[in-house]
Amino acid sequence: MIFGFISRHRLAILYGVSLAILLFLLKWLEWKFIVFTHSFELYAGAIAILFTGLGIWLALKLTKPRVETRIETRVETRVETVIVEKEVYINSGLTETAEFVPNEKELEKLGLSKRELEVLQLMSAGLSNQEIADKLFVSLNTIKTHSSKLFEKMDVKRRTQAVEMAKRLSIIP
Amino acid sequence: MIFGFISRHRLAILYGVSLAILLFLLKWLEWKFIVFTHSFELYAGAIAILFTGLGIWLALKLTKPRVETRIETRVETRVETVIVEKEVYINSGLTETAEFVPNEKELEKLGLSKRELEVLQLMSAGLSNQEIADKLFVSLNTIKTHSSKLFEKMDVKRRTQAVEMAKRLSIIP
DNA sequence: TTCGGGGTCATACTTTCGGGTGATTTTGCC
DNA sequence: GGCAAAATCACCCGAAAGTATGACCCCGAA
Repeated sequence: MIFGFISRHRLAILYGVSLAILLFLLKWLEWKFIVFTHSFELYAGAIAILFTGLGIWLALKLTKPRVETRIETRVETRVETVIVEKEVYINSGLTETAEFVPNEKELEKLGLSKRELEVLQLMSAGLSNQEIADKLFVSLNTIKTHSSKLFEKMDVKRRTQAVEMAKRLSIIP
Repeated sequence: MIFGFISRHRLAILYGVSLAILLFLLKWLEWKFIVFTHSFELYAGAIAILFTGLGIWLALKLTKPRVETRIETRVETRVETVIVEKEVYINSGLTETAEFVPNEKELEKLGLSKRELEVLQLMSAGLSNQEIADKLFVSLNTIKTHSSKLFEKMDVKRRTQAVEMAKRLSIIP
């Protein structure tokens, strides 16, 4: 527990200690430089350099565990922060565990037609418009029309955005 | 040419200008506070705060596009336990709680460089080449070069395929 | 029967993507 | 210091993607 606390608040503690040391150093510097009553520049410069370094260090420390902050659009859900201890499989390539269940609610909200959804699925598989057209036995222009309407409904500009959104909304595996 | 120079050294110029402004501010502060001959603390405090902020800003500016995803720990066992702090959504139909861990084995196999991986990540977010270029502070042509090499290494033809493969191989979330 | 949505297809146009090539600079490493 | 890889940037060109508009067909609901 105590170790966990220290581990979790290591940063804050470290920062506090560092700050204390710095303040002590400053006091000492002040005393040292007080004899030259007007040597502001040196003193100020030292402080400036010190604290610039501190700032850089602090920022780096704070941003190192950069965990992609996801913007969640689900508003009706409650959110709370917990600590989970979880097993992570390091060397297994395929981690597919659960069979995919499309999110009907989000799908309905978008109002995509059957054909548009088909196109979206093939898009997410990395197929080109021509390949999708061939697979669905329609013309390239038809696919373009579908994709345009698709983008309009999903409020995106590119197929990559559409795929990203679809995956995020669990419309597509 | 001149524009290119400015574009390329934008950060340095920005930093230089900011530093100049700050120095000017300091001079003014010094003049302001010189009347109280012994108010070191206030002056030093101001400088400290200012430069801490500067340091943080600088570090963030410099490291913003760098999304470090490489995990160095090479383990022989197939399972390792990690402690992660994450947000869990209550009441949501889908209870996916898996924290993403990049598959560094596959990643290594592909031999992607750091920059290429960054481009791949931004691609998967649905960004266009131009947007990626803006975000990484480089030119559009550079992104094109990166993406080309990326496609070559991943043996794909299109960005959508690259994204699809990357997600399948758990290289990106 | 009219009306609207979905599906199909076309033309014309602009933008983006990707391949190919060549170049310079930066960086890590021996 | 020199080397190799990485990163940067540029130019050209063709292909693919995306936009805009209009047209036709089919079918079910009003």
